Amino acid sequence: MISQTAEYALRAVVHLAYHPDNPQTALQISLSTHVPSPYLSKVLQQLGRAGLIHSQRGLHGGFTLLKNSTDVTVYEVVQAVDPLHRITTCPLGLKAHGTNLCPLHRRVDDAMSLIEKSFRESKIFDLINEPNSSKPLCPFPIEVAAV
Amino acid sequence: MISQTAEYALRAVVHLAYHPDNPQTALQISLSTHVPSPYLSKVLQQLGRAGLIHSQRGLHGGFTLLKNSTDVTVYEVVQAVDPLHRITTCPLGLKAHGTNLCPLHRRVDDAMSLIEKSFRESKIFDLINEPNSSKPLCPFPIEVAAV
DNA sequence: AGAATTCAGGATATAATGATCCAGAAAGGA
DNA sequence: TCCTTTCTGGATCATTATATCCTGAATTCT
Repeated sequence: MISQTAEYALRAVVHLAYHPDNPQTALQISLSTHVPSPYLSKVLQQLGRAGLIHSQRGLHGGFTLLKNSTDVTVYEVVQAVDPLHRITTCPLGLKAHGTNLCPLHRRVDDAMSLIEKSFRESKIFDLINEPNSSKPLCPFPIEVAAV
Repeated sequence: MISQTAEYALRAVVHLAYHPDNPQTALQISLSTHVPSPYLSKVLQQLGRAGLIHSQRGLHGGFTLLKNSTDVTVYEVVQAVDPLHRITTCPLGLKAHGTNLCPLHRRVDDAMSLIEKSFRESKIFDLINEPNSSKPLCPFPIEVAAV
């Protein structure tokens, strides 16, 4: 449904959202998100190039969210690393269909639009502040903060 | 969103739904669906093993749908070749979450459930009989029938 | 029985995704 | 300046998904 890479990116952004004021190193993020750290570095690079996070080298460096978590959506994160490709023309290349999808592709694309809508409406802030539910990434938020 | 294989399987089933009474060879299906025929053969085998289609060797053999297209859903076809894996336990393996997903995975899984619902409600029959729309696979249904 | 048709299954090739490693650049502190 | 920390980018590897090929088995027709 969503790629492994998109899942990793979401975890990383959630982790950064927990620490808006402290740059988090790739290693720290890796430990709390359970994402293999060399691969995570690549994913973080993609998020950086997409303008979602800032990176700082050197001692006390690391990654920080560029926007407040209230202004970052799941959609933006997924789109940054593994964009959802909507169907805009007939995948069979039938000219007679053109931009007017047949019922088969219409329904598949409609399904994608449901996903897109759902992801656009989910803000990272909401994920980490939902009442009466466990916190993403951390059984014990205090521990993550202490890493 | 859905894999190439699932897309191919749907095209093949739609083609078979157009020809409930005439076994269609892999080559015929390949031509009308624009799916590379050696790969299509593998996909058809999967559909056969899943019990959706019947295959017959020899002259005048080919593939036929086992059920009426009114009784086959998009969901069944996708599930046969590339099943949608719902999230049932925390992907990070956090025991504290258990089967009670955190908001992040809850939303991703909710998105999947939307897809699942949409696909369960789409019958192949409806795809090929939707009024006021182009027909799946074929700009000119009569041509496909003539292949 | 023999020839043609058609699917089944295994082996293999190619491409995309996921994952690792390392040398180098940027930054901070002593 | 030198050392440590930390990200960057390139190269490489492993795994999975996609695609092809070929031999053999089942079926039909003559």
